[in-house]
Amino acid sequence: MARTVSDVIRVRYDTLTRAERQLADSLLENYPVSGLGSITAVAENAGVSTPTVARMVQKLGYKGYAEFQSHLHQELEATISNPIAKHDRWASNAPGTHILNRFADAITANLRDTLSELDTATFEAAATLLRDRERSIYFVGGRITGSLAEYFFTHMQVIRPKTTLLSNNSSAWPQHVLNMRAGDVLVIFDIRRYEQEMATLAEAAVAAGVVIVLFTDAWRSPVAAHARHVFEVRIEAPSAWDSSVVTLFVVEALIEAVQSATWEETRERMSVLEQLFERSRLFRRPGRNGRAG
Amino acid sequence: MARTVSDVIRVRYDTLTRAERQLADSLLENYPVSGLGSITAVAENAGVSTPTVARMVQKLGYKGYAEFQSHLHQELEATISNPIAKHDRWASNAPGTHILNRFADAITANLRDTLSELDTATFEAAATLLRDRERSIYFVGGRITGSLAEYFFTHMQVIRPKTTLLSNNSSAWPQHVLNMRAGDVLVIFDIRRYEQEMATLAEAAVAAGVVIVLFTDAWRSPVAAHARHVFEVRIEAPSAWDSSVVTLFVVEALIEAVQSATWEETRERMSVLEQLFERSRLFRRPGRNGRAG
DNA sequence: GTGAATCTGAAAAAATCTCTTCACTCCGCC
DNA sequence: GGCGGAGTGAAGAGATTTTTTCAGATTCAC
Repeated sequence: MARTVSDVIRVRYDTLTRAERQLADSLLENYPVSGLGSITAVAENAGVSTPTVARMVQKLGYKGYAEFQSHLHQELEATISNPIAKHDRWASNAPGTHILNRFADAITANLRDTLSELDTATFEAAATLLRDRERSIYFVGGRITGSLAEYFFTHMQVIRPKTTLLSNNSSAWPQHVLNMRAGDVLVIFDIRRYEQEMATLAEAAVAAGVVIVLFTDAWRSPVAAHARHVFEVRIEAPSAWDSSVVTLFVVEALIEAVQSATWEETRERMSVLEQLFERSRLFRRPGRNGRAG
Repeated sequence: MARTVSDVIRVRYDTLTRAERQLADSLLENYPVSGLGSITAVAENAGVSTPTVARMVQKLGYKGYAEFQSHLHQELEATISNPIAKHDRWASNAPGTHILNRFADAITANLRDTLSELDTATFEAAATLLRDRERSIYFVGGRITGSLAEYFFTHMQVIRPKTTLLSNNSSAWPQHVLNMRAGDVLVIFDIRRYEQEMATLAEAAVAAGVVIVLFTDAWRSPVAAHARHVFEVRIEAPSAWDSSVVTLFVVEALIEAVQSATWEETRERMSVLEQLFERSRLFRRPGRNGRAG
């Protein structure tokens, strides 16, 4: 059963006429803000007449334009209201609000800013590199970001062979570089404060023909000079520490992009891994639910 | 300089009259959706007359109600529009959309749902436990969530003494339990699929008088039975894997809650740590910027 | 090519909204 | 107590919006 206005529009899209589709497209184009103005403004914006708007909303099952718009308002409310902030919006934007609210606001803004600056071509290119089973993939992070590198590695290790996690102790890096071949991929996490050794590592790797994918912040790590693909992530938080939430977001999206494109091959790996888990108590024993956690 | 409508209202709040404040409160109560209807609806909703609304918006510097509302629309647009989705909203909610969009939608929903169900008392209680320097804090996670435990640990280690990260190899856990004292805190990450050993560990720890703080998902780990404080986090993502983004969000908020409440003590630790970094190449050498990354 | 059905927008009618006027109330001050 | 100023909402004028009507345009079938 269709619930949101946009759902209703999509479900009934086939039954719409030319001018109505034009209107529907306009509404969905910048949904739901585009439907917030007067019927006149909406009509003008879509390049149709006001009767067309009035007719369509009734055709969609609303009693009139007012009811249609009221539905949009309710949707907006459900979408934007921060549930904790809700019961005390007044205080919520003032200083001294609950940390969770301030964090939620900051992270939402970070996500938005990051996505708006993120080039989908970069994303696709990185995903393509990571799903290429001919290449070995190396992961490395700093003191804080090491956990992110590990998280990424843990997933990729299940999905594909030839994955290696570099410890975040730089003394062990040279041996790894020795093993790297041209075409291999080195995924580096380098958020301020940037670590000198990281740039050195990158330089050495590039000299060996390795392709570098870098996760950094808006101030850009010096590694960027050596990287082929750079993910610039927003990390500001109302905290003494930077936030890795959005970085993790991009990592997870990449994991899924790699996974879904190579599902056939991955499935086999996962089922073998599953059996190993089941068989041996030396490995972690899985619970009953259906996913890897 | 005030920018958003809500800022303007707050800045001028002192200059408002009784009925106007009543209106302002109503507007901020469910900002900005409450300001989306007609001037009549807004007035009715706030329990004031329409002239009061008309007067106030002019007093706030808008030419009329129309201009006032148009500002709200612009704010809403900036707030809700997913920048990538924006240029192709139509496709954005349909299956087959870019992974980044689908992830962004899912994570936003997860964050909202998690926050709405999260008890701030639980949050405060957990933060209070973690900032108590008399207690030792232990962190443990599973195969995937181990990285989150490590991330949490890495920060807490800087902030306070007596923090320990348990490896995610369960064979090493018994020795750790041996060291735990009554009142110590064990932070457990257990997301589906739940690991049997985790519940065993929790049970043993509780028997030793340890307080357990648990991060789990909506299906609740069996550890929940032993935990004093449970964070139930949404993990659904349009992926074969679960999302840890919101879990990390809560962790970061907790870190800040602990950090800010004990800043005086933490500062000293951080500056000592800083000197250690500077002094020895055996440790990671920091970059030039002002934060720990 | 003709006719019927459908679609569309101009225009007018009806409804609603925005804004202004104005009288009343409230409160402090003399 | 009465005066003056500020605040408030009822009422209505004017503007705008929403809805309906209707005639021309378009499409499709035959």
